[in-house]
Amino acid sequence: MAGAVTVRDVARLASVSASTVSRALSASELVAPHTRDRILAAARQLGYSANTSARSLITGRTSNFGLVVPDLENPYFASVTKGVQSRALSEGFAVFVADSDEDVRTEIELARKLASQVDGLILCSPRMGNRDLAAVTESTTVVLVNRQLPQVHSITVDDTEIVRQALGHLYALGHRTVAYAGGPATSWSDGQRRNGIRSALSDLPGLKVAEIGSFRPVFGGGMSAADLAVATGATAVLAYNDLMALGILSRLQARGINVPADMSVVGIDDVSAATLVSPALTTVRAPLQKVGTAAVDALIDSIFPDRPPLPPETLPVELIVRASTSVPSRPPLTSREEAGLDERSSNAHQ
Amino acid sequence: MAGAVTVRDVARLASVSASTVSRALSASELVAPHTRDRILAAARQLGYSANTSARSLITGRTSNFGLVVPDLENPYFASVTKGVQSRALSEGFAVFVADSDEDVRTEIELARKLASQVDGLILCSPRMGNRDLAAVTESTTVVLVNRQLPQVHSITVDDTEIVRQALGHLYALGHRTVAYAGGPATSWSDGQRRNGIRSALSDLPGLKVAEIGSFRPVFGGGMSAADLAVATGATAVLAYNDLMALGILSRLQARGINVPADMSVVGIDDVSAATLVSPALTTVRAPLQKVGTAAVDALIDSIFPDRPPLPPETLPVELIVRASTSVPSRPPLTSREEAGLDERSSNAHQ
DNA sequence: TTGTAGGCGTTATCAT
DNA sequence: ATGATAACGCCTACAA
Repeated sequence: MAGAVTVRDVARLASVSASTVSRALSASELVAPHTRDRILAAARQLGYSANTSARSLITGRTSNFGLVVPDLENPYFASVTKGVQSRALSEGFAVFVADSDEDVRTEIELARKLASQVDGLILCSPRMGNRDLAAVTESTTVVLVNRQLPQVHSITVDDTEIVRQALGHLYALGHRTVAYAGGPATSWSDGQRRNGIRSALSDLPGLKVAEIGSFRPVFGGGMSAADLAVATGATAVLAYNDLMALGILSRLQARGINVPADMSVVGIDDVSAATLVSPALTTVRAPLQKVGTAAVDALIDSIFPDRPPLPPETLPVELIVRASTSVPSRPPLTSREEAGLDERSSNAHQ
Repeated sequence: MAGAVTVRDVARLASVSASTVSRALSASELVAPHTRDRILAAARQLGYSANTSARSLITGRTSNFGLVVPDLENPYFASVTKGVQSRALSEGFAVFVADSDEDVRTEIELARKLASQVDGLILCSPRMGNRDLAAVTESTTVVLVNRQLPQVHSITVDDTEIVRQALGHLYALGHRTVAYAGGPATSWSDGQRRNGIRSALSDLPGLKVAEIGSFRPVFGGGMSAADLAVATGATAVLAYNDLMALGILSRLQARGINVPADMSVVGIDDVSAATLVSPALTTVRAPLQKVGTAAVDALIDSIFPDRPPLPPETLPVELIVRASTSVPSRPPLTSREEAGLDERSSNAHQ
């Protein structure tokens, strides 16, 4: 049994009333220093700690946050979670963490369930529709990560810039046909990146980007994407994230396709595994933990409206060049450029 | 604002009393089917959901669990967390997750803070002393992961068997001097593994194990350990976990030491990154998510004493042979066997 | 089967 | 500066 000791016990021991005990523990300057000390001593002696249920019942606040992520085993979300964690704890909040397993139904259910017992909710890369998202927004304060919605505070990385840097790098090396292995179709970030591709194309004359489809944002998804990328005749492939890029690397090696000589590979995020493989993965680094801490800051600012609200935040990114990219030293492995793949003529406007 | 709608609102709409509403939502068979339907309809219409603070104030239960892990970015703990998550949610519990950042003080503080607002606490690889641990155990129901303490339910992997399989594998390949790169000195598992080494030695005549010290259980710790391992003259190294093994692999390659020709490397856990590197890492697989689900099951069983309590559980492990181990085809890189390193003569009893 | 009444532990309001 | 009292929303005897 945890807190069998209540304010009344402390009050009795300190020979004061329950209200005074309560004050001494919160607005401590409203109580005489002498009695305050006596109360604190009594509380410590009895091992008193306030019952959070009773407190939040009357205050209407829980000092808890909720965090919903698609997959804790994805190192991207693990890092964001860690960032959320550390900042929330240092600000006095505990964090419910929920893993939706990339499933929209689960995600909605978790968000709803948590909303009722937190002061605010961080939804990380939510896949649910705008309608469901709006419903959650009605029920509690929400901060979105990797997604934007009018009127809702959000933390995003600069997806346009990610694509610009990745494609710019490959273009500078001499690549002119690049495959894009996309993430989940319901991912807002993926949409942003596809937009980013279109806008980057106008700065990179002669570049062709073949969008080869949507894949699960994990290692296995990358393995599926690899063969399609090869079939487009591309000399390089940009993946939705590092995990997919690692899967692509693995599949290419299994097929005896040399990276980077035959095919360059670029990932996104710079998760720690990116440096473990050989060749090491060229990637665009996103500030993972910082995404989490920024989300907590935004949440706290939304909850306490006295401070001026922060503007939506878009965090900077950084290209990290490693060994998985080089000049396209050999001709494309295939020239099936007319194949029935989803090769949108992305350079139509040139 | 979330739950502005209370039982009384639902009661009014359904033309019944508040208590009937309460009953309809919990012990639904105590209320007439007809009124029950009316109440449920009213509740749904108003979007009612019970205030968890008020409920737990009176019931004394929160339907929340707490989980404390040393490092969420460590894929081992990420997987355990995911397992805890999924099982807890399917049993109707939400989970507070806290990351101690491998720090004992933080860990103690987190455990104490969470203990007051949960029905049970899962402490994963806790580093705190037995005394502090016992204190936490007093304040709430606890299940330990990767540690044992009398009277406290615990889930562990079979550390003795891990070591036996790893050393047995290396021994069979012909290795006779193996370095052990240990984990944190305060880690219970590390202690178990060192015990396991001693017991394994009696089955493996002629084997020598050099314990080269305690390292941080992450990539960087492995890099530090690598040079010490080489200096012992060992032809193989067993690491406390996969992350360290990957760091060792990386450092050996940087030094131009070939794995497995010059040095075999074995990890523990089989985290997903183990297959990404080349050579792929030989490791002893632990059932990561299952550790988490088993911990939740144990917690639930401890909380509801009506069911027969489960015995402490030790989960099985499995050797996974990959490319990072082979026969010791070349002589040791060094023969400084008398060097001042922490080379306990582990085979003293032979 | 349903309603009434009381209390869980805390904080807020009001009075002293 | 401190104390008495009420109220937060719910559950659970007990009464009807």
